[in-house]
Amino acid sequence: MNLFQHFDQKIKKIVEDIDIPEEALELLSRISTEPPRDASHGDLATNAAMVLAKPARKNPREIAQTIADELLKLDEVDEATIAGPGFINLWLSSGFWLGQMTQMLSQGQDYGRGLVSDGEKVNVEYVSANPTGPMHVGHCRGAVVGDALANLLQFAGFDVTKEYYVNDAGGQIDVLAGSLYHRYREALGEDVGPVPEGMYPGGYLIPPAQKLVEIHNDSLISMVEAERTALLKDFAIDAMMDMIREDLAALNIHHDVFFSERSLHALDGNHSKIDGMLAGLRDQGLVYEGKLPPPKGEVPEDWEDREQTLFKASDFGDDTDRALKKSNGDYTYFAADVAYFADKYAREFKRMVFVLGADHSGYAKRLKAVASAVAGDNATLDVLFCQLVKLLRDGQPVAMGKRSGNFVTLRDVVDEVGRDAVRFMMLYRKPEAPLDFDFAKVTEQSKDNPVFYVQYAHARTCSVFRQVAEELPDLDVSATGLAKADLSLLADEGELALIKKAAEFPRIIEQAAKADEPHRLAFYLYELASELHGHWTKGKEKPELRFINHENAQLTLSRLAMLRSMASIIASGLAIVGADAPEEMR
RNA sequence: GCACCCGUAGCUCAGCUGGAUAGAGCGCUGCCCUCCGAAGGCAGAGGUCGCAGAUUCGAAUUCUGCCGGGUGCGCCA
Repeated sequence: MNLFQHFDQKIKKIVEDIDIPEEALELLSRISTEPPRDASHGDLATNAAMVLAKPARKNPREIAQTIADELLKLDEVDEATIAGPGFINLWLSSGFWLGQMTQMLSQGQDYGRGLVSDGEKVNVEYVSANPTGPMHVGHCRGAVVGDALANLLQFAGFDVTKEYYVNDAGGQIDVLAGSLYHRYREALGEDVGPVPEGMYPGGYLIPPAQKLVEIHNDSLISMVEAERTALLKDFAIDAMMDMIREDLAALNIHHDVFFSERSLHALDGNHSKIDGMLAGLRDQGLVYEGKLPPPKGEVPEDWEDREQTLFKASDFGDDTDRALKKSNGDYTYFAADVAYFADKYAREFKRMVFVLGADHSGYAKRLKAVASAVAGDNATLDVLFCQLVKLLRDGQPVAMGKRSGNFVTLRDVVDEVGRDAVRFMMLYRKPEAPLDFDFAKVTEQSKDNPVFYVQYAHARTCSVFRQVAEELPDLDVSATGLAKADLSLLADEGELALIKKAAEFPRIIEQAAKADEPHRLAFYLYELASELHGHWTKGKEKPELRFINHENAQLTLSRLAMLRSMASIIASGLAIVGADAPEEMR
């Protein structure tokens, strides 16, 4: 429970005891207790009186007074005032805040951990780039958002599985195998000419082709085609996935599960998982043979009005029913997706999150339809969309034509600006808003660059400890030493402001986790860093505020305890973001 | 034509799921280093929250209709 919920409950308890009509009790959930936007309105504000005014048929300010009087009886509350239309503003005692400080200090990196869930199983699926080449920069954002979200949920107490859906079935893999075969013959010294139209032209297939020659020599040439194709596919997919895993590792991303689409098509006896799944849905009347109306607007040239196997997605909020089989009889990608969802559900995930690119936005409704059809209310599925990233160099858009050689790989970007910068910047915007990514800005070492600004705040606190080791070598700044600090010496306004900001951390974690919005954490870290930099600089004008005080060891110790907590929270936050908390920035 | 997303300071964006006088950064104006990291900080100017209605004690936030921008639209994955 975060501190706001702590008071929320106390307030609700008080409300239940005062004289209000029974039916008003239903409104209790609308009572909220939050930090006010303006610090002059105290530490906490509640709307309780305004919520209750109408059913109680009383003046909100009158009810507010009753509640405020009760709240004042609490030790933790210094002052309670009524403001505006009936807000109750609370000022909490310094003893309360120092209690928070004590928690931060003793819990360290566990402060704020595990508050949302008690180990509920969550599946976060992200990246899932096709295994047909290296990752390009367009995959970057979804990869980072998904990974940070997974970290966040984990921190919040969920049992998280990070999952990658490998699209290793379908036509693209045939093309991939063909492209590899071309490179293979090339590696054998055949004069094969340029890569044919329609195949993957990238040079990244050359090393795998050479490896193939090393292992199999020229034996593939004489193989029967079916056998050769199967071998090429397996080999190509493995090679591409190895490459992708390396790309992801460069971004500090490591999935727990790589789920193969092919495994859904694979026959076990006469039936694949997809067969089984669809048979079940057919029994429920959700799969049928029928015709689909042509799309409105521009009808595709090769539109063919035919009877096909359909899933009744429209029963579950989708715009139309969805095809499960192609005209050649193969299952569609969507059919595999139905079976894939069923598989996740069978693995007992209660909450599933997909992180997709904006170009898949049309897919959300049918995925949710599948979820409702298969799992009903027993599991929730959230789809997160990441808008496109616009790359800028010196303020000018970087051209990224589809023509080969002109696409920017994820590796290029990470190598140029660094993993931490990429990760932080991808989170420094809500995902559904487009993002400009300026190479120049994210490598800048100044406050214009939020990555740097936050890391710098952490490095500065470490710098103080280095200084202490030199100037006051006898001071015990170990965890046990700091635990003995007399926190009541932290009486300065700026120090209390810092503690209050830090005490918001658990609440930020909760809200971000509940809303699937890791970006909130990035913004919070920036705010906390700002508070820290501000207080730091005050020590320039007022030397008595400096963290290290040579005349007063006790005071120094208490300030160092505070600093240690700040550093610890920043480090926790950066770990979720997926960036380092450096001890120095030189 | 339909669906999804976005529209907040000159620019880039937050805005805590309906709260009080809408906030940051950049840019602009003016300040602060003998001093724990100035790679920083402080102050000022800058707004009909795209437009119009609706809901209520209260709307940037919810609903409806427009306007503007982006993305997508059987069988690809």
